[in-house]
Amino acid sequence: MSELNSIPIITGPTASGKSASALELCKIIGGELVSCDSMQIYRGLDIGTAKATKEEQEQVPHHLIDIVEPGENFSVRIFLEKCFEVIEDISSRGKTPVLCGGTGQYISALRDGINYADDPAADKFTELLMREYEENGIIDIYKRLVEVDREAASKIHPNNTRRVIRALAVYLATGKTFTQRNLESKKEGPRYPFTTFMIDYEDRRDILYDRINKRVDVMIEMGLLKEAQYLYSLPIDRKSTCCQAIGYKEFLPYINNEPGGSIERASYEIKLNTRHYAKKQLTWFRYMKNINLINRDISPIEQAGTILDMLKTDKKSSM
RNA sequence: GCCCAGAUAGCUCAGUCGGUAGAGCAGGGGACUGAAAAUCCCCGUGUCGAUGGUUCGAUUCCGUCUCUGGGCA
Repeated sequence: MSELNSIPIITGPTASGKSASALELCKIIGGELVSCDSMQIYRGLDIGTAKATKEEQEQVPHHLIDIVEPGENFSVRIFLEKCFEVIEDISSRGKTPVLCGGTGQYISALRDGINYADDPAADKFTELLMREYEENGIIDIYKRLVEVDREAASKIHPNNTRRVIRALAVYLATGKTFTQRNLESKKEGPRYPFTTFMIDYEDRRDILYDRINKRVDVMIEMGLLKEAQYLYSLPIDRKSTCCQAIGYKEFLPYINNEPGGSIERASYEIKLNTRHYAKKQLTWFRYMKNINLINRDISPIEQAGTILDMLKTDKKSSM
């Protein structure tokens, strides 16, 4: 961790300029960038995920991007495991890791210090319950969850079938309730002291939305369609995570020559979905608390300077 | 110029057999412990185009006007 008391996490909604500040911060302190992004992990998805360019990657080492093939499974557990490995590696070389990304679940797991145990058995039960749900609906499964774990059931809406199934699957696989497990998983606390920063757009969402719209236009100019065509030419399950990435699925009607499918339509939908995504991210960040806001109107270099000052003066972590 | 159809929420429209109105989308808020760019929950007052008339009461019925489509000349 070199001379800093804590590891910086630079987050914020998509298109807020967090990567640029993180890059500048790395240049100033000789840091290395660790991506906390659930989509930049996929090789070949570059433009649509706003991945750092080759030039940027030459200026500063980037970690946790391009680490899996499209179609491969990934999870927050794997992310944490790899993230900790990378942090250890960077630190051991006397450099400072700078975490940067917008995946709320990943950032939250890091800050809350959630320890995900390895239990492959839960996957089998998840699959079983999934099949049961498809045949008979969720009501029965939900009732069973109410019986074994009233607290979890009261927090999960029955319509949120994914979570209902997961909660019950954990119980069936481990014999411990979802509630109990979640409690235990937090016992150890965060692995490192983190301090979180976010480029502030909270009061001017219109400006953020404008940036998003413009960035999508640029992505399309850069050849986003080709990337989408590549992704959908791969022999992978269309339900796999990478196929959910915004900027790709919206081209499908056009690629498949469906009525109404057009590049204009795809562009409109990518912008819309990205704006929705940014809104959901902002909900995550409000939920997290203890985030230091960074002025959006100054240059990335100045933002990096501000972050560095705060890291040096503020000895508290944002746990 | 004539005929027809519209004019209602930011947009697309529904509706009120006359008692001041509601869906979808957009927008906003929220949840989040193994797919998370996912999944899920909550939030609807607006001169019902303008103006006269009928009526206890008109956004609704009738007249006139304005605008927008479409058709005929």
